Amino acid sequence: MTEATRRERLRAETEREIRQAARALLVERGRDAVTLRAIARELGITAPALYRYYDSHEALLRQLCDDICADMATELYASLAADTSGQVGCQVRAVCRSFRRWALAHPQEFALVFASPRDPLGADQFGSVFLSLAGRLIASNLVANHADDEVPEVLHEDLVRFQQVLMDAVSVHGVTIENDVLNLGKIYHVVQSWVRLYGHVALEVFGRFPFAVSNPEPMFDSMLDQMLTDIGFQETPDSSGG
Amino acid sequence: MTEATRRERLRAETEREIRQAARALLVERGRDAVTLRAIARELGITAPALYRYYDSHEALLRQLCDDICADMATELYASLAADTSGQVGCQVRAVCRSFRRWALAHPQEFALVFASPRDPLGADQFGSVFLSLAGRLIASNLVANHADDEVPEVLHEDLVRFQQVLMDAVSVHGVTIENDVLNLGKIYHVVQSWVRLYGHVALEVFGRFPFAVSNPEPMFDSMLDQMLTDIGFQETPDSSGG
DNA sequence: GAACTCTTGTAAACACCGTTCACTGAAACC
DNA sequence: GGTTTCAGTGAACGGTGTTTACAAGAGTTC
Repeated sequence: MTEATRRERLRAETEREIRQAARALLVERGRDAVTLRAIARELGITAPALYRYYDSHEALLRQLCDDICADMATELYASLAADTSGQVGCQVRAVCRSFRRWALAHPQEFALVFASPRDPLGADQFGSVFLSLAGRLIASNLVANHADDEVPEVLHEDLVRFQQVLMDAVSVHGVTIENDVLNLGKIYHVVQSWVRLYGHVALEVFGRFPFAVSNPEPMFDSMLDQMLTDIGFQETPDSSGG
Repeated sequence: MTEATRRERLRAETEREIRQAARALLVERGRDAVTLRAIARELGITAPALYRYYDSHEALLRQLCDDICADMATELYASLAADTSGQVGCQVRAVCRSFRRWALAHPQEFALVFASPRDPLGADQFGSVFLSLAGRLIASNLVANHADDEVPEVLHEDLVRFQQVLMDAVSVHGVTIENDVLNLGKIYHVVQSWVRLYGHVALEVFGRFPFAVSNPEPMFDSMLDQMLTDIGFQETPDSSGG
């Protein structure tokens, strides 16, 4: 079973500790505190030893981003699994609320992953839960049919590309969608929903609303309701008839 | 006229050069390059001399934020002044487009000011142009009357506070608004517009759309149209009948 | 104009940072 | 047992923010 040699086991363990220490430093003392020397100090080794595991400080930060994305995805999936209603609308609400809660609880991680002018993000981890959920939402046929010609033609090319991304994301979970169900109008509304979800969460995390918000949660819920309404979602939010 | 003594003039000049050097470093080489020693090197002085002007590196960064906000506000006001249509709808579009253009042209500045988990921003500079424009938009009576009871009651307290902020922002420009014109429904929609504007711009600057967008500009314009429609704006976008 | 204070700069030092390099010693392999 | 592989060390280099003691010019007072 344990094909791993002693040395390999130790190496894996050390790498785990490095990631853990880096994460703790980010959470507790901010991005600038994630320092090779601080990590090494935490492990009781010297800084150059870390170069046996990562090419550079930057590479380590990239790994940290991936870890954060993976953890966030796990949390979002958990909140999805915890929803027993079977109603897509409830699932969408659950995941969006979970995203907001995660971002507020992990502002440093959120800033690093979602608000850095860096490389376009190893999105493999990040998007999958959103994408598959968005795909399922659309496939559920509970979304109103938005005519394609509502969407400006210049956007078609990009939206078709996103359509493919969505279909790939869903097909990973064994579901296939007919092309005509996933029309451009719906896809456009999914993008607009992401704009609003991200916008609200980022503004709240960074405190950039134009006034002091004492009750952000109901404001978020209200935005969520409006979002689902605008997307043409036809499920009754509170009834259990499904 | 020049009450300033020679020493005061020199000091002011040096401070100007410090800010200028800091700004150039941020733009050309990123946040982490804005270093006391690098700034000093640029001015041909030594790093400790900067402590005669700023208490710390962090204080200098704060000043930098303020400068950025002021410059951005200048640019937004310029684009507002450049609009000769006299139509509020065109002005809103002009300012929103200007905000997007500025953010894309100054990603480092945008990240520093709008996407840092820091203190709540010396918003004096930042918001004023948005706020006064939002106030005027509402006061123009071109926005549909949204009934107050559309807005969940838990939000009323916060929105009333924002109402006051808006009225203050507009009154600085010598305009006063009757209380009933600036109703909570409208105010709520202004907040939602900021969510969408900020969301789109930040996603574009940080490259966090869930797919590669080759044509972001028409997507932004489309979002802007939708935003103005949702806010109940009743001015025809292209006619000049006013 | 001399004596004085205030201000703006300096150089040296401290502790920290990322990174490189020559090295050691133990694990793994043949 | 001899050899190779490799995680770790210590010293070093140039960079950072910050503090300290000190110099020298600007402005002020007599």
